[in-house]
Amino acid sequence: MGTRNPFEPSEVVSRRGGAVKQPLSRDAIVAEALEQLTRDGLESMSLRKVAAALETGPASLYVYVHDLDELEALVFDRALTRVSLRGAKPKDWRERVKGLLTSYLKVLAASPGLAQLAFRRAAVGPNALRIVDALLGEFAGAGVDRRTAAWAVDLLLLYVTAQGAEQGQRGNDPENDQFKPEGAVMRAIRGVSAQQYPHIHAARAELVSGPTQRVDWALDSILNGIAPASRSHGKARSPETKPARSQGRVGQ
Amino acid sequence: MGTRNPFEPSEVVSRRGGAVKQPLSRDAIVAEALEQLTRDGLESMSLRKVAAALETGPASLYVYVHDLDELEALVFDRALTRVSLRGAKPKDWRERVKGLLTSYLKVLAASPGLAQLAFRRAAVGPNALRIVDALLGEFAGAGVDRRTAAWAVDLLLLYVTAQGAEQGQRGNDPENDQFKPEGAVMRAIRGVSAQQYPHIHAARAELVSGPTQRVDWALDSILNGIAPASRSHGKARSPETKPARSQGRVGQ
DNA sequence: ACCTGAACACCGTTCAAGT
DNA sequence: ACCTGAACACCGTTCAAGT
Repeated sequence: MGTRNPFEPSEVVSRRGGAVKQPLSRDAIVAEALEQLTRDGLESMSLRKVAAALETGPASLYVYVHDLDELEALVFDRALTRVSLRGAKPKDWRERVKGLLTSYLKVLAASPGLAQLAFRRAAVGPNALRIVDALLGEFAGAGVDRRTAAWAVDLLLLYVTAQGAEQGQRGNDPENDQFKPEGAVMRAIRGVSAQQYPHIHAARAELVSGPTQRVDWALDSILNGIAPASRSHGKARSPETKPARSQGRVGQ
Repeated sequence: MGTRNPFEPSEVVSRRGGAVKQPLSRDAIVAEALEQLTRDGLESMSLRKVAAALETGPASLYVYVHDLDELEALVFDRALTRVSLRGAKPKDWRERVKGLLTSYLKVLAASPGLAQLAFRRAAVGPNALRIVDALLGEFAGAGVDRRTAAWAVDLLLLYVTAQGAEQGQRGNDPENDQFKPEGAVMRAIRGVSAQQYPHIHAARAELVSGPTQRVDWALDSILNGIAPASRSHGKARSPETKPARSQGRVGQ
C-alpha cells in the first residue's frame, strides 16, 4: 500500500442502473455517518450502524472506506462544508478572521464530538485546507509576515477547536436535560473550598461566565498579541507608543 | 487461565519486575490504567486489560470505579501529578506561567491520547484544580483583574491541551522537534497545489516548522495580548472587556 | 470479480450464581 | 454480603463462500 489520499473523489458511485434504494457509495456512507454523529454523538456513530442504515452488511463498507479512521476524517471534513467562507465581509480583516472562526466554532458545537475528530488521526481534508488558506490569506493581506501568520493560524484553530470540543460534549439528549455540558465543571468549580484553592474560589463566578463573550475576548486578545495595534486602512487609530513586544524571540 | 490453587501464595511477581501484587483498590486500578495509556496509547487502555493485569474479572473493577468515564477522569488527573507546580521559579511571573504550562504540555505529550481525555467528560480533579489555582494566583499577583485572569487561564489551558492532543498522537515523537516526515499532516501540507491553496503553498515550510518554538511563541503572544508587558516595571495594565480595536459585530 | 454473511477478536456493563 | 464468571449487547475488521 502506498500513500493514499482519502479525500480524492471516488469514481465508484453506482452499481446497476435502477435505483430502488440508494446505491452504496462513499458519499452516501460519509453522509449517513455525519448524520448519526450530529444526531446522537460521536459514540453512537459506528460502521455497523451506517451499514445497517444503508441496508448492507458491515463488510460492504470496506470497498469504499479503508478504515474507521478514514471515515472519521471524511466525516470531519464533510462537516466543514457548513463553515461559511464567504459570508458578510466586514471591512476590518480582524473581523473577517473572527467571523470565519466563529462560523467554524458554531459548526463544531452543533455536532457533539465532532471537534474530537480533529484531535484523532490527522484530518486535513480539502475543506480544512480551504479554511487554513483563507485565514493565511487574511494575515498576508494585513501585512503579517509568513511565519507569524502560519503560527497564528495554528494557534487560532487549535484554540477554537478545543473550545468546540468542550462545547460539543454530549448534552443534546432531551432525556438528559439536566446534564448540561458545563454542568459538571460548573459544579466542581462552585463547590471548591476557599482554603484549598483560594484563587479559584475567589474567581469562581468569572470562571463559569459567558462562554460566547469569552471566545470573542480570546480571539481579540490573540489577534491583539499577534499583530498589535493596526494600520487597518480606513480607521486610523490613535497611535499607541510602539506596542510592547515580547522578548526578542518573536522574530523577523 | 486455569484454576487457581488456593494454597499458592497470592503474591505474584509483576511483569515489570520484582513487585508484589497489590490488593485491588481504586488507586491500583487507576495506576495500572495510566501505565497502559502511557505505554500503548488511549485505544489500548481498557477496563478488561486493567482487570486482567490485576488478575481479576472485569466485573470486579466496578466496586471501585463507577464507569469507564470515571476511570478516564481519574487517570487524567493522576497523570497531572507529574506536572511540576514548584520547580525553578524565575523572577518574571510570565516565565513562571510559561514554565507551568510547558510542564503540563510535556506531561500531555508523553502519553499518547492523554490530552483527549480532557475533552471527553469533564475532568476537573484536584490536580487540575491545583494547576488552575496556581495560574490564577500568578495573574492575581501580577495585578491582572479577576475576570481577565479567569478567561486567560481558560484560553491558555485550552490551547496547551489542544497542542498536547496533537502532539500526543501516534507518529509524533516528543523527542523530535520536527513532525515526523511520514506524518499525514506534513504530507498533506507539502503536497498542496499552488493553484488551489496559494497561501498554504507559500507558507508550507512555516506551517510544519518547529513545534517547540511555536508553543513558546504562542504563549508569549497570548500573554502579550492579555497583559501587555509594561514598560515601567511593576504595573501591569489589564485590558477592558474588549480590546479597543474591535468594532461592531461580525455579520453572518 | 465482486459482494457480503458469518466469524473473529475484542469492547463496557450487568447479573445471577457461588462462596 | 461480598465477589466474579459468564452472559449480553455491542464494536471494527477479516475472510471464505456464494454469485
